[in-house]
Amino acid sequence: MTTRQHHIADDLRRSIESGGFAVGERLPSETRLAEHYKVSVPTLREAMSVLKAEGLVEGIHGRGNFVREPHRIPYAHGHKMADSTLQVSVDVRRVKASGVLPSLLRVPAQSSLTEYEYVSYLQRSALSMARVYVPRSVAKLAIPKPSLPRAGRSPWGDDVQDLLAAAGIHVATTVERLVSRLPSTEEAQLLRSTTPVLVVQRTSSDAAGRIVAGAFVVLAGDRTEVIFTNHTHVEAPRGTR
Amino acid sequence: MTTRQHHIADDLRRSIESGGFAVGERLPSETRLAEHYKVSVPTLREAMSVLKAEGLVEGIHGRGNFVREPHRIPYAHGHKMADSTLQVSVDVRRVKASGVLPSLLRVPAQSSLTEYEYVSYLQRSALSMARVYVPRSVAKLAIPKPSLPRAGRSPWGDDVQDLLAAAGIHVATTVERLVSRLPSTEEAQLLRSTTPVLVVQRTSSDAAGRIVAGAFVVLAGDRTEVIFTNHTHVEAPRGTR
DNA sequence: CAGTGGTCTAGACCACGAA
DNA sequence: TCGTGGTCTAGACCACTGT
Repeated sequence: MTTRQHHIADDLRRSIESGGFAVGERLPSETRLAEHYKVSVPTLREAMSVLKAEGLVEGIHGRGNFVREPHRIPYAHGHKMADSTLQVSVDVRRVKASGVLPSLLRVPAQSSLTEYEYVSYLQRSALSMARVYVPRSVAKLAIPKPSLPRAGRSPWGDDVQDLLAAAGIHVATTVERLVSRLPSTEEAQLLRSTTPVLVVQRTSSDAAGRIVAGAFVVLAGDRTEVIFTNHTHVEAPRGTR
Repeated sequence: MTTRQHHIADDLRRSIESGGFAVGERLPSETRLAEHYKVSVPTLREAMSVLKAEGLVEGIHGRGNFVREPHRIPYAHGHKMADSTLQVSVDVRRVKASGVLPSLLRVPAQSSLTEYEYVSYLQRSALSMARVYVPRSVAKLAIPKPSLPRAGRSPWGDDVQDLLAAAGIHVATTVERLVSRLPSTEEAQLLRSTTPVLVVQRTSSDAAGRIVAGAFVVLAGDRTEVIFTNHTHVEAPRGTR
């Protein structure tokens, strides 16, 4: 009942987790593994893509497939990042609202926005791309010159919230909507991976309910996890909750 | 620079979104589409799987590929579900902690747990599977007899939280950790889809920091979205936040 | 039964990385 | 230059659906 690709993926996963292959070690080439399991190369590649999506294996074009520690960088908007091994670049520009942006930000089409584009890198491959938008009707934020990748900055565009706060605009509510999809060609090139991506659509409102910022974040699904923390406000326990 | 599969996916997406194909309509068979685009059938299927992961297309084995309204059922733990078209089954049993459960719930291996298994169905195919665990050292919840699929119940196991509250145990903090991966064979059969799944690992603690429940939720990535709302507690605006 | 998508085969060619 | 993974071809066979 189980397919060959999953049978192979399960077998390789067991080999890796039981220590048959060390972290950082190169797996046998796909051709060799296909011979070993007596399947065709495309079938073996399907099995490999299961392990890649789990973060257990990293494929490097031209070099091989490598066993990976399945550590994932946590995406948690508004929380300070502990990880400072990420290089983050920023690019800022003025754009006109189009596509889904007018409905995301509840502004008229073609209205002026400030766009912040963050790209984070882990070694040579990108880990995330975040585009944060602030309507210029909300705040006419300054547009500094773009900065090269550097460490210690939030990869998710959290500093836009700080800029807004400095301008006297305080975010009261943030709603995040998350889906999974396959990467576009451009995303696959940047992330150096064709595993599924996590896409976060984020809208921030002030206490009056006005949308003051919106964002799209694309995360490499094999190297990131999304963390949400919810503190239930517990009053005195009553009969109904 | 763009691959054939993405070129075809982009073209089909345009056709669908511009109204060339109506919602609910069957697309031409993969063989016919492959002829039309002058590519092999496997390549066309790659393009189709991009649209399936986006929720724009639903493939039904033996019938064809159908255009879908990309509506997604929102997963939002603790919020009342508006959608009552979902049929939800529950199964309850006692299990021993093994695998990752001891570390998830911070209990010794082999300790007793109550397991609640929720499966939600939309038509014939499953949409989600949730397994909720409560250590019996926290609460010795009754084990009622399993119930057949019925509507109006939370698919994510929210009623376990109500059961705990009724037993005097109040959840103060819930942390959700979300990743994306490819489905196992069993999951693919239940969900009738091989598109990526969203996996939520959830832990709930009381005010004392004791873990009172944990859960794993598997969501069909093409038909669900995860929604998280965060209310920033805004006091009087000060210099630093 | 015929037609459909799901899985698999056995190759080909290209892009990339290291020597 | 050579070995690697990434993309693609042109089929095959099976499982599922409706008639």
